[in-house]
Amino acid sequence: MTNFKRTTVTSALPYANGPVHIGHLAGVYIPADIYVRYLRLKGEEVLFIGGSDEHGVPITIKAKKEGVTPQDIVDRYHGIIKKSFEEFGITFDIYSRTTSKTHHQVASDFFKKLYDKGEFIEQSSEQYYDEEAKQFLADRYITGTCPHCKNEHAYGDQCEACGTSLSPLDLIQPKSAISGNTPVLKETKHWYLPLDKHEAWLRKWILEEHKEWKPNVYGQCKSWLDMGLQPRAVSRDLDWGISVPVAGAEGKVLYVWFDAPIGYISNTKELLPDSWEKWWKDPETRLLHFIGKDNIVFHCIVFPAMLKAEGSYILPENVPANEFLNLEGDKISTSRNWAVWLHEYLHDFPGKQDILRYVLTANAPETKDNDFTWKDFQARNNNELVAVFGNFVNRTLVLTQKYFEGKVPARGELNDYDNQTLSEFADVKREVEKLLDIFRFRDAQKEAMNLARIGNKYLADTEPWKLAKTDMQRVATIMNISLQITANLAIAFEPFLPFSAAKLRGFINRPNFNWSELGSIDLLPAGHQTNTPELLFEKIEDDVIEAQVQKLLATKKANDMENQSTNPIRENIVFDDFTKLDIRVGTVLTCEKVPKADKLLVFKIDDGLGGRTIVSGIAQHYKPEDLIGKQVCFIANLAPRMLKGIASQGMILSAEDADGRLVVVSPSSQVKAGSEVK
RNA sequence: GGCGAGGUAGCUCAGCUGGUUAGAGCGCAUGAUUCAUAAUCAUGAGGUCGGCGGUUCAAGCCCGCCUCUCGCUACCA
Repeated sequence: MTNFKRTTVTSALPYANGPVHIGHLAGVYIPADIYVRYLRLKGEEVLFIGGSDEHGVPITIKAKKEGVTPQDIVDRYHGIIKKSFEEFGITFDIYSRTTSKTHHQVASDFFKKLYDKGEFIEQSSEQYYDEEAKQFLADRYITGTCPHCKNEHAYGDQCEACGTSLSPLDLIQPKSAISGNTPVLKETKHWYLPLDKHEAWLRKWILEEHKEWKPNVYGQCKSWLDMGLQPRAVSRDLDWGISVPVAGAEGKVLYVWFDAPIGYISNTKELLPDSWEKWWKDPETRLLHFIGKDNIVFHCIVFPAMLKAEGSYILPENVPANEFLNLEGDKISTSRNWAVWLHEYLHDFPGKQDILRYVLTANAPETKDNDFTWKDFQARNNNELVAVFGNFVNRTLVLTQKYFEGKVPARGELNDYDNQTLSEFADVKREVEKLLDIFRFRDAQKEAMNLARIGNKYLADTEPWKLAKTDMQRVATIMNISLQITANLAIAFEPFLPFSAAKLRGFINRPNFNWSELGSIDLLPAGHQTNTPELLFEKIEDDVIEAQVQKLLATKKANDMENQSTNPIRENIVFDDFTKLDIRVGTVLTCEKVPKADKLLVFKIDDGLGGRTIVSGIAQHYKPEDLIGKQVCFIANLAPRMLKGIASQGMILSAEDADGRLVVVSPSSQVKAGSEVK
């Protein structure tokens, strides 16, 4: 393994169309911050880069919805996000944004260099164009009827009613979200990064040279590489973003995924205009990307391909991606407001940043998705932070006040039990380091907590309050050791709980420590004056937790109401429109699953005219054998379509329940096969 | 359907290249203790390691099949 001189740590750039929540914190920012604080304490050269990702279509849509400019949107959320991070003690060396001047220049130059080197391919395709607004339409800017569930307000990339992902060309009666007009197809040219050309070295670099990456990261990369990489578009027709710096590219900007990771580089350059390159181009620099699992492919495959294509950059040494955090059993969702927002937490729990840092680390989704519950939050605070850590510190300092006026007493001779205790807590350093070095923050923090457990046990076993009546010399030794353990706690917890560590340093009257001092039993010299302690952590009562749970229940109720609301009736049609539809009743003769498809059933329907084949996407709602012999309604004059190699001649009608369950529509009593529905 | 990651005590998770009675924290029970925010300390109960089959002297760990959860992907007229 290479010996690196310095480390560049990046953390995923949060998208500035909303605030950040506990999922972001647990998955990315807390682990990154712990790691960076740890390296700094060790005196290593490290740079911690963050920033907001401020381009892309969703921001323009949000702006349009609110009648403000995209800049207004990103200014608002960049401010909220930056402040939340600051208050949680995420110690970025710089937290900038992709709308910065520097970034526009850097990203533009980066594109230009790849363009000049011939690293892109150019391709034209037909995209929807709004003739009135004179612009191409992003997928999200096109609405229309979902071909699957008939929701009239489906977007060009996805139907939110049935969750299906779509392409704009799938929509029936597409409409421009800008003008409301029907868009036309028009040819447009874009640049693509030919990932397929990078596949060979990526395969070797990841699959052979980085087997140490976390299983989730390595596995997902392998999955992608095995599927075969495709060229990816790096530009879009949009007016919000970084202009493509090439002649004839008016109205085109860099696709947001291309410009965002370059933001790491730009922000470094903004901070260090003269020396940024050593953090990105020196082979003795170790580059680490902290991200969530949704970003694995970008950071392990796409961004490295960009860096390699550019030619002068180093590649990431590791990408410690976490899985996702759920909230009270459900997926965290911005649009459904199912989240604990950082700015709201700070409002509800002022001064309690470390509690959330502790809980999110203790339960971090390092190997699989995990669940955050308020009950667990309370239990970890009350049973671990208060009862184990805070309590040990408090009893040590209170006893020191009581017996020695707060002055550190001198140690006498150590007995075997003392030595045994000391050797145990000396091990903690090595253990914490070992775990942090392999990004196992959950276990590392647990190990730090172990130090407090050792302290509590030491006090319980030596019982200085009893000896105080007979042997103050011995009490002095015991309290000295307990105080040294307390000082060690201040070091061990510094990366994890920086606010509490600072508070604790105040109690013991030591402004700072180095990591190398961890494990020492001479941190506090005899005669050193400690301060009157306050409580390091406070218990959290049931009613406080109950209030948070109620808040979530209210959200859930609001979401249910939203889901139950019935879609509004569509615009009127004339009778002739109706008669164009030929709806019939048919009897299911056979029904079976379509091989290699999860959702498809293939039917042989008796339509009174010799029978027909229909493929329908209801396999997740019915067993094939339950439908045989049933009568169903189907559209008989829909143009046939090939599905998984089967010609589907029509469409079976189903009703969709609020939860998305599909129920086929049947006549209330048996009729002749082929009967028309009028 | 394909691929990937998971399925270990009531809960949250460890278990290194297969090796004796499978671990931790919380919760629970019992006991000790009172310096401490009724905190602490000790002891104990609790597991057919998702299921079935196989390889092996030996499998939680390797192989095959199945099943459940999460993600990516195909499909949804």
